Amino acid sequence: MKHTHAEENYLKAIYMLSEKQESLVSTTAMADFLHTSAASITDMIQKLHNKGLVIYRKYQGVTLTDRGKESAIKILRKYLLWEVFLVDKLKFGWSEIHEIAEQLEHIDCDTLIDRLDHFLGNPYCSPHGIVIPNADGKIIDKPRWLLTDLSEGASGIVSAIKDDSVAFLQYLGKRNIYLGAKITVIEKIQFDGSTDITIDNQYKINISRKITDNILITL
Amino acid sequence: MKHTHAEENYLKAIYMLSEKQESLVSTTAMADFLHTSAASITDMIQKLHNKGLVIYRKYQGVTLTDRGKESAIKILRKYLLWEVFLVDKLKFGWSEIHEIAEQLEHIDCDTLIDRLDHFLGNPYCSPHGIVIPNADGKIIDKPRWLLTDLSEGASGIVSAIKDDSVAFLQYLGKRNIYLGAKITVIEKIQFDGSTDITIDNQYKINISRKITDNILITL
DNA sequence: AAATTTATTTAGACAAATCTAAATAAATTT
DNA sequence: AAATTTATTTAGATTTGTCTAAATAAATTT
Ligand SMILES: [Mn+2]
Ligand SMILES: [Mn+2]
Ligand SMILES: [Mn+2]
Ligand SMILES: [Mn+2]
Repeated sequence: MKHTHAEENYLKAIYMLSEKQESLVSTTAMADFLHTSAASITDMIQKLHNKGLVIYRKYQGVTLTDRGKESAIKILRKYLLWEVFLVDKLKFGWSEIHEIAEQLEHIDCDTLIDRLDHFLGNPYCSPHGIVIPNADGKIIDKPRWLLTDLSEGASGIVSAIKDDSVAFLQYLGKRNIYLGAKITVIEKIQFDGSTDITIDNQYKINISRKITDNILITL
Repeated sequence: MKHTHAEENYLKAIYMLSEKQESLVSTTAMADFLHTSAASITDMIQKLHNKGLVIYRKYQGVTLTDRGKESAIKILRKYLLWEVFLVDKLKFGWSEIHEIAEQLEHIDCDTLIDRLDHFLGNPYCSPHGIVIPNADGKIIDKPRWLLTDLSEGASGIVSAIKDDSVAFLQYLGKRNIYLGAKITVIEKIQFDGSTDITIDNQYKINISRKITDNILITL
């Protein structure tokens, strides 16, 4: 099934708002999220209902059908992978990527996203730490730790960054730390809380507690 | 000035068709190129005329104004850089990229394309050999020759291909001829107009006049 | 030169996505 | 419980981009 840009935005929005709460998604929540009028939301929701993508109960709210959810997850996957691309490859700061990925998510090509996924090293989650659905639409929750909490000898993959600032992203770039990099904890220095690590079993560096507190690791 | 997707497609189309011929671009040529009805073309051309992006003379045809040309070149730059990305980074074949780049060219972000340009190593031309306008919209033309016109002993770099049919691209792939390959003319055969060449000082092959007529060389 | 064919424009319609203003339902306050 | 406020829907309008069918202009053939 192919959707228009607007339909895709609505489907993804419903999905994301549904994740945050149990109940049906309200018209105003949608209007707020998408910066459109409540009237427009009602309009589109009714269209999506007629297409079997959502279940809509007047004055109650909306929820995704299985088909709608499947579509929403595909769009979210595209959105998140493009975010990884923008941060990891083009060195954008966090604040700038949302608007661009919001456009890129609509690019329609069967093979493009899977190639992008591979090119990016099959990242586990977006720069914001949101888990990226796999090509089958499955969302696999791996446990995650702060790099701070890894013990000596342990290793894992950099999967998200908690700090937004350009300064931090630049620091990471300079130290060859990127999403998908393999980090091994060599030694934890008691005195100042810093950690000796290797990146991709190659570069050995020491990073401070402030750094390890802002890096999320999966196995 | 910001344009809609459709406007951008029209502007780029007029630019590309204008490059191939001296005279005004006709309605049918546009309709053919964009796979839309002649009536739709006339409609949109009139809108673009009212916005000062094209000069349109009824029944005669259309040409870009300076403002229109500036916009068209920006879109073309985006289109070509995304093509490089798709081939160079995501390993798409030349035949698959057109449709995707046709979508990606509409992504709107001031900094995105310049970062992409840098990420790709500031390529001189697209996979099809079309020169990529720089960030200022300047198109710097290096001199190029048909491979046919190189004399014996001369060598140069494959920088463009005049025929982008799948058949020709497949032929080139099979013979290890690619953009950036170094070709040296070993001998020009008078009898049938064919040429003996080496590719990257490695493979020695004979190619026909029809082939050399479709390969452009820079030094 | 007239007839015919081809190219182009105009007219009228339509779908998609949005808006504002008015109507109505639901929730909250008094 | 009634009044008021808030949320939601409906009605009507607008913009964008497209189409088909009919009208007209330009080019070509007879
Ligand atoms: Mn985001
Ligand atoms: Mn979007
Ligand atoms: Mn192309
Ligand atoms: Mn396009």
